[in-house]
Order: sequence, then structure tokens, then C-alpha cells
Amino acid sequence: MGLTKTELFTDQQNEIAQIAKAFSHPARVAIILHLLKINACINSDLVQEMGLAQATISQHLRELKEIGIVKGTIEGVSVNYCINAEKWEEVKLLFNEMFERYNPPPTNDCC
Amino acid sequence: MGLTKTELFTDQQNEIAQIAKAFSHPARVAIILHLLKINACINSDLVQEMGLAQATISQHLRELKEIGIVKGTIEGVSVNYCINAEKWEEVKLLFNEMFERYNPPPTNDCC
DNA sequence: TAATTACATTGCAATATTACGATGAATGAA
DNA sequence: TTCATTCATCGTAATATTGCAATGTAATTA
Repeated sequence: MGLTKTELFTDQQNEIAQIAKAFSHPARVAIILHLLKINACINSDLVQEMGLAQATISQHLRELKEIGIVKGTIEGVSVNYCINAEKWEEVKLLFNEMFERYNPPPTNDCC
Repeated sequence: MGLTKTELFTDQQNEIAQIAKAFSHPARVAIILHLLKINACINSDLVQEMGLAQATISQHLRELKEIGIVKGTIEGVSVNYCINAEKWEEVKLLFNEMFERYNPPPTNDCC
């Protein structure tokens, strides 16, 4: 079918999945890593940095903006993109909370 | 096209994206969270837990196994699934390293 | 052996994603 | 005003994902 049955899952599960989806394409990871390094940049910089078409980068940036990880402000003719600090912290906590849930079983009888 | 141009990106970028993809569906998140809580379980337990068909769960489990996050060992008629401790640690470090890269700009002149 | 249980795999339909050319909108420069 | 720059959006083609019924496989039980 291709239609995810989100109603079967908790809000937390859906939220983790939604944010993970933002990270699930290397172009978006590359954009995020570039923003982390450079602090702010414009669409055409990213077109230079990666080898994708401008329309494609714009589409990826929109997804990152929709999730809230990235912010963009109009700066004359260009748009300044950067990491949304508050959301970044939130995402970090959400994933860390999950990562820390694992406590290896005392006996190794599971697998 | 629908075909990700992985050759444009670094190994690290592709690896983060690949692992994030494993987390990008709420059913797989639910499976992982359940395994974290319960330590080990079988396919049919998950079918009860979530409302998806057995074939669908099996498919999600296969993806998690392919990535390495989950291990499965045959236990008579059933298969015991559990978190792969080594891979879990690796994934945790990979994501934490990324999360910690962010240092908010001294001046808020970006966005 | 025959039936049962637990999963995996196959095949398919519905939908989502990826990529990009073409085009549109807005700003600034000549 | 006209042109160039920057980016968003639209439309479309190629491919990927999701979900499940049907079927296959292997081990256990009667």
C-alpha cells in the first residue's frame, strides 16, 4: 500500500520516526552537517557544496524547515539558512533518551 | 527518479542516513522501544503488541536485522529477537557525535 | 506420519520519495 | 525599466516503501 498506519503508534513513536526521516537522506544529513560547521549558508552555497540541482536542494531544505530543524530568513535576494537551536536541543534529548534506555541483560540468554 | 545519489556524499553522511532510515518508520521505532523494554521477544508477540500483520512485522524486523540494530536467533519453532548491544553503542556514538557538533553562534546574526 | 506453530518470502497494489527542468516571484543592480 | 540573481513551486518520470494475502519452510507435537 505505501501508507504508514500512524494511528497504530504512540505520539512518541511517530515523533521519533518523523525526525529520523529528516535524517534519512544523505543530502539532508550533508546539509545539516554543513550548517553545523558553517553556522549559516544559502541555498546556492549548498548547490556548490553538493552536486545536486537547485530545485532538489530547495526541496530538502523545505523538509528540514517543516520538521523545524532548520530555520531560514530572507536576506535581500538570498535566504539565510541555519540550525534551529531550540529544536536541535529537543531532537538531541529525544534521541538520547531512547539511546540511554538500553541496559544490557544480566544474562546473555536472549540472543 | 526516486534514486538517491549516494555517490555524491561521504561514507559518514551515507551511514547516518542509512541508520536514520531504520528509525524512520513508527513500526520500527515501536519494535525497538519494545525490545529495549522487554529485552527479547518473538515476532508473534509484536503482532499482538502492534496491530500489523505478521508479514509486515517480519519485513520490518528484516530491515532492522540488515542494518544490524537487531539480532535474531532461532529458538526451536520461534525466533528470539533482541537489540544488538555492539551496534546499539555504535549508533549511539555516531548520533551523539553529530548532536554535540552544534555550538550556538556567539552573535545571533544568522537567523 | 499428519497437524500445528512460528516465521520468511513472494507477489502485488497503493502510495511516497527523489531528482530535475521549467517556470514564477521577489529583490537588487544597471 | 530591464536585467540578473536567488530561491520556491509545479509537473513529471523513475524508483522506493508500506502493507498484506498467499504460500513456503522448518521445527515441534500428537
